[in-house]
Amino acid sequence: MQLYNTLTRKKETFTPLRPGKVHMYVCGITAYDYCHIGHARSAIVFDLLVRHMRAQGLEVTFVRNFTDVDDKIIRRANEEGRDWKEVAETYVRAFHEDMDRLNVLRADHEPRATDYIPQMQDICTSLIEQGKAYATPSGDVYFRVRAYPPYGKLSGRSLDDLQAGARVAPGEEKEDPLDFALWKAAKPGEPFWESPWGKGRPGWHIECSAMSKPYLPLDIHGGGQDLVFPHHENEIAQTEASCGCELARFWVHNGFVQINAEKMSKSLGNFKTIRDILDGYLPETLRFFLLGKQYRSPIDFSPEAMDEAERALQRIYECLREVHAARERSSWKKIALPADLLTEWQQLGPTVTAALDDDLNSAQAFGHIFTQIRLVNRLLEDKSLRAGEGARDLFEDFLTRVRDWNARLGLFGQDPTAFLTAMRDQKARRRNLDTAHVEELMSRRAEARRNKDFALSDSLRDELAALGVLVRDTPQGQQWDLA
RNA sequence: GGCGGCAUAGCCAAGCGGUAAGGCAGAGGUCUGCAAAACCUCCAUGCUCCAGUUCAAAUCUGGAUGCCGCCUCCA
Repeated sequence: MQLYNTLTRKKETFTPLRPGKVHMYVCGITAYDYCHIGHARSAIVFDLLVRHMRAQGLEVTFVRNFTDVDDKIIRRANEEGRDWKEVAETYVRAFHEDMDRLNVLRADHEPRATDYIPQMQDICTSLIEQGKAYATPSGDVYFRVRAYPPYGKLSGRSLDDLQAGARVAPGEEKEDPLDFALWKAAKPGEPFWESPWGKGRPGWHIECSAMSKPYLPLDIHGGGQDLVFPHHENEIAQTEASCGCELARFWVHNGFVQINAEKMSKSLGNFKTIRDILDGYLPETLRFFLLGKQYRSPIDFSPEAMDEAERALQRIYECLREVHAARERSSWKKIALPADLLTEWQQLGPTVTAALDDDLNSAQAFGHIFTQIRLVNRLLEDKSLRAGEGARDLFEDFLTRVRDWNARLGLFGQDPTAFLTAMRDQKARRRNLDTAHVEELMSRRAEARRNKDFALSDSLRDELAALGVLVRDTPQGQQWDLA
């Protein structure tokens, strides 16, 4: 498998450090608010990576942490007059709810920063002993960036570049503006832990160094692109300076979700929470949308783009529904498939996995999936071939492939009929459509059709069309959907 | 200012030196009482622009223009 490594700025062949086993650590959330769809993308991208590697037969140990003590959590707690632990707990739970809905697998280990305070202090102590960190009179501990020469290797910055932009905030006791906090002395009213440097709490970066330590060396360390600097750069410095080993072989970073071609973020105030989106769309639609572009590129979110993703996903599930229906046939004729069709089908077999093997190119994988959907639809359309044993075997093979796609992509795993009904109802809710009224018109139309009163039937269909409802007549009766 | 990324049809999006996947939208056809869905056909002699390397360039090199990100908490 090829994977882009931020450290080397190129795609490299991924080989686990321990044969057959992968240790992967991804920076999780700071639990102070509901997750937005940027968090969703990051989670889904790394979920795809875990699923794909497991489907390839690798044994993956996946670690995703929670930052449960932090300035923002404390601020939020103060604003709401709640305990900071309660705030963190609320949003950790919300994270799990959102991720479960998006079919993101739980990590094997979900460490929380506050459970690793002693380990963080150990790293600080070790760094101080080695002269790579120092405590200040007020009880802060800073990392001495100049004592770690490779600093900047991940983000491609030189110390001199950084020096130009660095600054010291008032009250900080840094030796050098580049130095960053490992441990912060507690301010009045803040949560604190006892330490060799007085009452205090951990800096953000040291948390990940402590929580990833049991799994070193990591095969893969992941996170959003914005974490490259300073978070991951600092994490590398702390871990590698203290233990002398490599923190991670591969660094993988996902691109942003954008709104109108701009980064979506708390600070810009243009973010949409996962919950906002799932009010209007099925979770699988959001997942499908977010995987519609290669993970390193920015992806632009808009309701129009979601509608488009919804239609495309519907096309796949409709094909699945028809295949399930076709399999109900009780007897199959001895008709083989034409050789060229079979050859085309076989050639398409490995394409989806191959696309994912190439730096998780899910967009290309979707292309290959749609090509196979069209081939299956073509077969479903052929009245003689579809009754044959050749078609039967291909349908079975198709469903096997769909199960494999589901294992890797976390998509297309639901019962097609139930899914399509849920999608239709979701669309109806989005438009505040009175479904009872629709059903009533539908039953009147069914009655008219039984009486071969096509004029009435058509006028009822026009009435439904005015509501945005499309009626489809099938051998199984009428079906309706929204335009 | 420093570092990095992106620019492909009406829209979204693959493409990683061998002659432009796929989706959405659109046009024509098959099917249908008429539709819808599905299927078939069509829809970029060209990939922001200008030079260059090569038998061959959307793909490599140099330059220009435009957009975005990081450099501060941020997925």
